[in-house]
Amino acid sequence: MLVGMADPQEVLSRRVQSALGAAFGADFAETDPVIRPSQFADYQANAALALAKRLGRKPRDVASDIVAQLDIDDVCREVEISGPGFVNLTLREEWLADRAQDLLTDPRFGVPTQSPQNIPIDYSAPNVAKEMHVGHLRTTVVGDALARILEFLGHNVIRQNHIGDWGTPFGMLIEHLLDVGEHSEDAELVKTDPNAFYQAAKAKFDASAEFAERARARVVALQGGEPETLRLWRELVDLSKVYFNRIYTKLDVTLTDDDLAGESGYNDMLGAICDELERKGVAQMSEGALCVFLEGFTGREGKPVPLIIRKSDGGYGYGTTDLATVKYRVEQLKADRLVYVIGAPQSLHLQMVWGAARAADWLPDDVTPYHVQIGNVLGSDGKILRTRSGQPIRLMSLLDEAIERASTVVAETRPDLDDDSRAAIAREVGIGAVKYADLSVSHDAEYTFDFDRMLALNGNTGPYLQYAAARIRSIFRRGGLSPEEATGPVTLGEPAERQLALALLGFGPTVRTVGDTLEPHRLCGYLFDLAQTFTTFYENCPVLRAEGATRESRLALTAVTLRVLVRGLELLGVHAPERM
RNA sequence: GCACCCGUAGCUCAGUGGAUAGAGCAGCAGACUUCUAAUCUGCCGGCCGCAGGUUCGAAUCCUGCCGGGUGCACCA
Repeated sequence: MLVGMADPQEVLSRRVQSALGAAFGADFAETDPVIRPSQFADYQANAALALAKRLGRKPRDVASDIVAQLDIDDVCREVEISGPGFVNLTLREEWLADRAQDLLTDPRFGVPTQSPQNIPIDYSAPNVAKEMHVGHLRTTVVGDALARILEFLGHNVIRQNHIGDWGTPFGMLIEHLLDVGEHSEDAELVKTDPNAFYQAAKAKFDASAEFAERARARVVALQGGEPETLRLWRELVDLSKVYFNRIYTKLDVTLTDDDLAGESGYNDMLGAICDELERKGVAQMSEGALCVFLEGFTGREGKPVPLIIRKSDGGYGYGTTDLATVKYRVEQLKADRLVYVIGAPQSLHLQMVWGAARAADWLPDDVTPYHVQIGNVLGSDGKILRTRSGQPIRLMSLLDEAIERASTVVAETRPDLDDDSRAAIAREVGIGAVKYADLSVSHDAEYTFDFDRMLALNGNTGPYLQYAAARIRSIFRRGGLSPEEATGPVTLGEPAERQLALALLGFGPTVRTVGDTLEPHRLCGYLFDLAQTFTTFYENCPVLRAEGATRESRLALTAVTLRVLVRGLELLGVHAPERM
């Protein structure tokens, strides 16, 4: 199947474009025909209004010239000039049915395969021996969805989990590990309740001068590569990996240990990075620190803001490490696009890192870095989400609460199922709800965390979409056949059938757009719309009780809808249960 | 002071420079001998923060204000 064949907007674009060339000459053959969804037809071409000025003619006359040259009878059953010069296009039912039929056998559901790019995606990035918070949750969920989507579009996605596994806190953490004993219960806390471990270390650091002194000495030993210290450091990292993986497993994200690309991995590059920046004249000493000053970055009172790449004590900060990620991902990973899924507050920092990388010639013009800005997650009070006592919320307990709430609902609605089945549904619905809530609002806006809303069965929620899929599966179960056995042919009679077919064709273009814009919430919006369109179909068009060709057609439409819903949710990292 | 994000229905949020700005929730009125009624239908609800500008056309692009959030020299 040709790429784009299933996308009406693209087909109409080509046809109208040909008409533009035929009507107004070769100069106009490249003009954007401005095909948009229409409330008065399926689509409308708005090119005439824009061209009228350029041609010095009335828009309606331009429109009628376009229509006169339009060879589109096989695709549209109605072409009408309307209003000031819109060309309304109504698709033929036969054409729509054929496209829907194509989807039935298309393993990609109309999603194009793009020419592959190498795309490192930086996301999740929790810290060793620290609790992940809701901010990490969001970058993890959004980053993972983007990774899945870009992969499905044919790209070579390289997941980069830039964990915080280096820095001065490790002196304190290692000393605390020694104090409590390496295989003690306290040490095991890193796997289950890392903040308890961290807070204990911090409390000692603040309270005991002796301990603080040991911690500082330990940092020096760590940086010096002293073998026993490195071993202890690795021990902490390994314990943390257990914690990360517990979260990732519960969340059902694709990250594995193979994707770990922590700060420590860049240590060997940092010295050379500073040297090269200094040699190239990009960096200079200021107040004892090696800094990059860039045009246009000023802080308070108009003072230039530096990107500090070597602190006055000789140590390196995250600016240096982040620069190293750019260099590494461009040179070693051969990145075509750089994607950083990181909190919105880091915007200025990343701009400076990229500016410095460009100045050092480490970031070629044809490699574009993207900051997928992740907005803060707020509580119902409009402030950063915390527990009532002011503590950051433990991610694991938050996920467990979502599952718990889901299981309460499942217990009420599905008493007929056994406990294991109900528990499995509750897990998928609870986790799906949390993930979908993170994904369904634009990633750069803050969003208000609300269990009741995200678990609601109405509205743009995970459970609503899961339910739509479950209900479709139920149709096939009841009918005693599998979705694969529905082979059509598709014929479109009822308006609800027609609307459903049209909606299904939108999947491919939507996924492509999400890959381009890195905005997963658009896919959520599409799936929600599809689910609503299906529901209208479900209400108006009996499937199993229909007969003959109508039944076959409706089964086929239902099967395609199921596949698109399931695949769409999968691209978001949300699993659709068999029943719920 | 500089930078980024936000401002759209009572609430939470969508909205590709195109015609009369949408959805969910809440509110009101309805629908179940039915393939899963946890799903549906209808109604109500808007100076799209304000003011200019660009344009045939602006919620959308530009400029300036107002209001809210966040970040801005050695934590990462």
